Amino acid sequence: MRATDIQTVRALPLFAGIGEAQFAALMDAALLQRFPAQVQLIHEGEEADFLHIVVEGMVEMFASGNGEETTIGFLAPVSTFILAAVLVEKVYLQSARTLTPSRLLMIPAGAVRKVFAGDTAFAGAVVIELAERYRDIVRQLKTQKMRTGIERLAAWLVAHGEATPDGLVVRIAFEKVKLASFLGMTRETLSRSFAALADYGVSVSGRTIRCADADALIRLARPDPLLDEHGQPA
Amino acid sequence: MRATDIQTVRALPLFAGIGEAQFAALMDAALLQRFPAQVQLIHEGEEADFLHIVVEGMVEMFASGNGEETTIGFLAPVSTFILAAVLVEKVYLQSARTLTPSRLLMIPAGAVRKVFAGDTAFAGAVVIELAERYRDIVRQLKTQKMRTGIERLAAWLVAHGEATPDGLVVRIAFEKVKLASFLGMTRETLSRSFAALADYGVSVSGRTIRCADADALIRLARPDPLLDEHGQPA
DNA sequence: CGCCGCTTTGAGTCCATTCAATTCCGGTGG
DNA sequence: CCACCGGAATTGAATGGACTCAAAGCGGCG
Repeated sequence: MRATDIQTVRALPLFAGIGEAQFAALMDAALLQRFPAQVQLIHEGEEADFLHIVVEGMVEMFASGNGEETTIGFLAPVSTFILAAVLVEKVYLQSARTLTPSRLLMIPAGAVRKVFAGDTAFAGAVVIELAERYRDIVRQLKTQKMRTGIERLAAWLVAHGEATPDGLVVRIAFEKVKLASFLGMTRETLSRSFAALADYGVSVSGRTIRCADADALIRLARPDPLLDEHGQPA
Repeated sequence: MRATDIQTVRALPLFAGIGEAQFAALMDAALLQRFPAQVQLIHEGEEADFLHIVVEGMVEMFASGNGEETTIGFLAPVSTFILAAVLVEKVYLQSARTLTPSRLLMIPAGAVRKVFAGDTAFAGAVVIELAERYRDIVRQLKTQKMRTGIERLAAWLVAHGEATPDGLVVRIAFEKVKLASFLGMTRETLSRSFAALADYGVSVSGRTIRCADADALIRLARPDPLLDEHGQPA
């Protein structure tokens, strides 16, 4: 494991205040591993054995049920995932797979729980992390129940767009069908939603979206600080 | 505050391992208050100032946005709520109101954070509580995205029914429109869904639901241990 | 007994999905 | 360099589910 990787991990809020010895204990127990794209890292229903951290690449969180699959979020470096399952020593509720070749740091669940019990600063950071994740999912649930499909798309564009001279530009880092699944619609509906947004100055070319009139989009999305702030997930 | 109330609160997993002095500190700072029905306790968007605990009565968690409202869960004694907002010192993402006359224990956010920092056992319990709540919301999101309206209703009935000689019996403790909102449908659709469940041996009389053939219902709900286990919310 | 709120039922509309077919795009091999 | 291939994305048509609007039951409470 490279020193620079350790540095980036150490810089995570989760490990910010943790003692040297405890951090070293975590890193000693941890594995750093490379995965190609499209590898399923976590199968929902299995025992949580590792706390995962995306160091490089992109990971999709999803859930499946009777043949269907729905995307719950996308993770870019550097973020942790499935912290909750590790802490309560229960099975994963979500699955995860790499979307691109990735490097993951995996810390054994037991080590996490041990350090948690012995390091107050780490315990505090874990709680903050967990609480923020909780709030992220609450936002997602609210968005799912209270906004229409087009509004969810508009909000996602606004949240992920980059301001440039000629308007908002969004680059989708994965297949559109994943975005559709995350937004809770089919790929066809997403396509039609993009078409409908043309009236609002949105043009699509491949995975790059340009929004000439960001304000119109924002108005459509009915942005809610309670829904859109932060925006850790996806 | 009555001694028996303190006992029930103390018996909560959240306070199980906490030291006497720390628990006393929390209780000293806490307020026990009665509220009539239909009182809004928490307004989303405001600063989190108290950790709330339902000691008696029933509380609805909900969220609103441009005139609409959606129910996120129902709380019966004894449960805590809005722990996450208290811990991260941010605004509430959900609102809460009493559905029936209730008694609430309210612990100032500062006291919670203080004891959290000083009592390892409490810190551990907070994390477990938080993690379980997180998992509850993940289940709710999955249910919302992966099951149809009727399936959500069937699953809710199965999860909340009581086994009796003549099948599953569910007593809805609040207005049906609240249940509809929780399940993510309109009251009309809920009514029609109940009608559709007649084919599965479900009969409705007022707020009491009887399910002659629980198995049929279970099959319809496509029960998923990952979705239905636990079932803290609602 | 009659009012009022909740619930149910009915009819019509809209939106999202499904199924099917076509187009677009990136990568490969000739 | 270009033609071809295959997966992804779009488009079209038809179906279906959920919603809105409207009106009629039902029940509780004064």
